[in-house]
Amino acid sequence: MLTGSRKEKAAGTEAALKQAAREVFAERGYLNTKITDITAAAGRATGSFYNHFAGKEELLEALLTDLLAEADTVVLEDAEHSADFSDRAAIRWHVAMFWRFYQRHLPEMVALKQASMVDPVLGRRLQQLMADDDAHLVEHFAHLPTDDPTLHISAMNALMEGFAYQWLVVNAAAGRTIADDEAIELLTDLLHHGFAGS
Amino acid sequence: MLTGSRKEKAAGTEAALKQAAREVFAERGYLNTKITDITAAAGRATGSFYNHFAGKEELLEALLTDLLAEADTVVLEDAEHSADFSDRAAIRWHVAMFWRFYQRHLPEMVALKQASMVDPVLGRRLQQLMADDDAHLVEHFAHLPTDDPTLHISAMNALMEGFAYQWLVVNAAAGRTIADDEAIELLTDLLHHGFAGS
DNA sequence: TGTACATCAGTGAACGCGCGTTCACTGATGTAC
DNA sequence: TGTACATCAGTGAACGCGCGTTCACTGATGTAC
Repeated sequence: MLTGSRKEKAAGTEAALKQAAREVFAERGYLNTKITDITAAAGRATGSFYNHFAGKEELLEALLTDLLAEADTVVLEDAEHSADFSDRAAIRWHVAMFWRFYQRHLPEMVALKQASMVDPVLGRRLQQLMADDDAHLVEHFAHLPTDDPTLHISAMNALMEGFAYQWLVVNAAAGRTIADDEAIELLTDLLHHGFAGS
Repeated sequence: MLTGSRKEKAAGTEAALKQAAREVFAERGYLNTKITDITAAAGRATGSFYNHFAGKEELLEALLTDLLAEADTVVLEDAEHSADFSDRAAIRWHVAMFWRFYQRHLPEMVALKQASMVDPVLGRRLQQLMADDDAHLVEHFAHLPTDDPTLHISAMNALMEGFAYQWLVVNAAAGRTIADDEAIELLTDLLHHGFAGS
């Protein structure tokens, strides 16, 4: 081929580094991961890393970009859901979406959580991204007796994220698992009745 | 005085280091804190630190010990509360206890969270401590229609901890605050109705 | 009570390890003519 | 098509910074007699 062979090689290495990073992030966490851990897992030399990323954080940003792109497409193609949170099915749909997304992107979720605890700048950027998402949720509370939906959204996020982290990361690492349906049903019940009665 | 002057001086320095650590942990987090940050905040020389602690983690363990001691006394002296979680007041009491404890020990809470994300050994120890606490909560669910209280306890912890972290740490750092009563009422309502309807 | 010595808390400069980052080099791919 | 040169992805040893940790020293407190 005329052009592409070199670019393809570079793209392949970059993809390998990202995939290796996901694996090693999942294994020992973002903060405990050294550059050489990533390159070793990717089967490349140390110096190769810097042909593609300025540092570990820039690689994380690249993973975040991929994440957001996927999140957008997922939400769009699966958008036929009720927007009324007094409807149990509407809540369940959101919970299930979150749960499966968290599962699918466990390495990124853990990495972003760790990174944002240490880097205030990244932390604020993520907060901003979440705030945009939350804005879409406000209308879901139109049929519910609440004066400030943002507080409920904040509680909903805290519950889902904390529960997912506890079971998919902490407990899973100790061999304690939970069935997906059980988790989704529990969270749905809690939020459905909790919101309705407030 | 005969003896004590030297011991008192040492005890004073140790206390100063612990207090300085709390301040600087709250300010920039546990993982971002260097030993010299702590000694500088305490107004001592660098080397003095190692007269009292083998390292940053051992200092954190000392703070944890203090924390657990206080937690025990608080629970004991304030123990006249209903153990029935179908009673709204019983839930509110637990939520309020947690909320205020988290506020009072913000530096330790943040430090322990950060440290346990990076150090699996400490993480498991904390899980064990929490499990002991959770055992006391199981009986609270006797009057509620639930087959597995531990799941509900896990969800309750995820919600309270996540919500407290979001508002008392993340949002507070950005100048967004929440009134204590508002937080406690919201969490109580959510759990009260959420548990009752499950 | 006084003197000589021992012990200890505190000091801060210096050391050294770990790891992020660089850079001269290699071999392969692309380009010019 | 062939040759000479340019460009680029990849390599890994070496460099150097940051920070945890040490250690010889000081001055003060405790002990022995």
